[in-house]
Amino acid sequence: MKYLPHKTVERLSNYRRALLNIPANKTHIFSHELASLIHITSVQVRRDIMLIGYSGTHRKGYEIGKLIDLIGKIIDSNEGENLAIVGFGHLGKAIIRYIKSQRTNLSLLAAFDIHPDKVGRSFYDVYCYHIEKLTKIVKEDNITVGIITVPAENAQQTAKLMEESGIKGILNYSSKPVNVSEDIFLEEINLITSLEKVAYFGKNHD
Amino acid sequence: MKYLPHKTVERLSNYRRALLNIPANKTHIFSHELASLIHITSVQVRRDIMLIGYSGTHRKGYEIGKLIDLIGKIIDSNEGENLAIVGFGHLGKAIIRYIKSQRTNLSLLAAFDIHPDKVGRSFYDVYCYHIEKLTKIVKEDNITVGIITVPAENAQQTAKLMEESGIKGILNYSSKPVNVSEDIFLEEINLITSLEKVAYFGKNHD
DNA sequence: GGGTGTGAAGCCGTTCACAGCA
DNA sequence: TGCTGTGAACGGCTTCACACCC
Repeated sequence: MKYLPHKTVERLSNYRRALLNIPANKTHIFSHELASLIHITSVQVRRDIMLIGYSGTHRKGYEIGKLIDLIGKIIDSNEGENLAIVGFGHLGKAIIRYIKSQRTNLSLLAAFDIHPDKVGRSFYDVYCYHIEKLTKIVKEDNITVGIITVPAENAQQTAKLMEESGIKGILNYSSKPVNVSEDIFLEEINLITSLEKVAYFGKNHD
Repeated sequence: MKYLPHKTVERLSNYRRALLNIPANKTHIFSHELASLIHITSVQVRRDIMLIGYSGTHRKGYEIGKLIDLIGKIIDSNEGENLAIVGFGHLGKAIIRYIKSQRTNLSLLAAFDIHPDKVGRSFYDVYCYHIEKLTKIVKEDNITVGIITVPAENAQQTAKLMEESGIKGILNYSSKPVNVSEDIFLEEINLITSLEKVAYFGKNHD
């Protein structure tokens, strides 16, 4: 299948999370209902659903269970993807809890850190290994996505290590951008950027 | 001044962070240099700088200090903005450390939580008050931006409280979208969304 | 009437291509 | 020559407008 637009993929993720929170006794949902759950328009919902090749039934809307399954197949492959996180500090733990407390097909299999007081501990059943074990575990467990939450000064070497281990996608939460091969999908996220954006648009917001 | 495009504002934030990391003995920077620091094109840098009405000098590029100051004036107002964070857990602390360890004109003045074992503690000089003090402190300290890092089930009431306190912009990191008045600039961020996006685009990435 | 599905139009942001300048 | 500044073209995403269906 051809790649879907970036924005559509993001919304599909949001749709699924919203759908998973709907009580089981409700089986169908209208595009405008789903839209209002995540603050967008119903046309946009219908477009996205059209793009993934699903059809709703007239008068009843979309079948919630089917939609959840289909989105899962698209964004996590059929079998899900395996993740690893490097950096077992506050941000790392926040992300671990975030992942572990929401249903998703993604499996967070391991955490890594370099500090002796973190290595060997667990958080939400995720065990923290020494960083030198990364390559071995990534290969053995078929981990395809890596999350970086280490301090800025260690970000580049962490990314390099992930790249050498064969990871396919990297999410960098450290405060410094990293360079990796073109073959890897890289997403840079900086918490300050969103904050400054809100500060800017909050001023004199119409 | 007219609002700048969303994407430009995000990049301005990134430019400034990159510029602040440049050694003081380097006074000028070319558009292609700045571009490569954050993985974008030089044309885009020049466009953005054009939009904020700054001009570089030929053959020498842009004056780093001036550019930093100008970006600061635009995204944080002249005097900066004051922030508060609600939720003193791992994510809250991660954000506090993030803000406190990077130069920005934003001042994080207070944290809030409802749990007795968190109230009264400090982290990076940010004191955690009981949530019931929020309205009073927001008004007294002229806090304009609020960050939500509470569990999903408390997100909506937190947003409502912020709205009633007169906050202008809200950044919601809880895993559930909130509803607020149209007058408030709201940014919803879900860590799972970025992760699923990387999982999707990491697969078969060209 | 109240929903879905979708071609076409519109909008926004990026990139091209090149003028202008030191 | 090597950079900045920018009109114009392009491309991707969103919205309009409406056909269709129960």
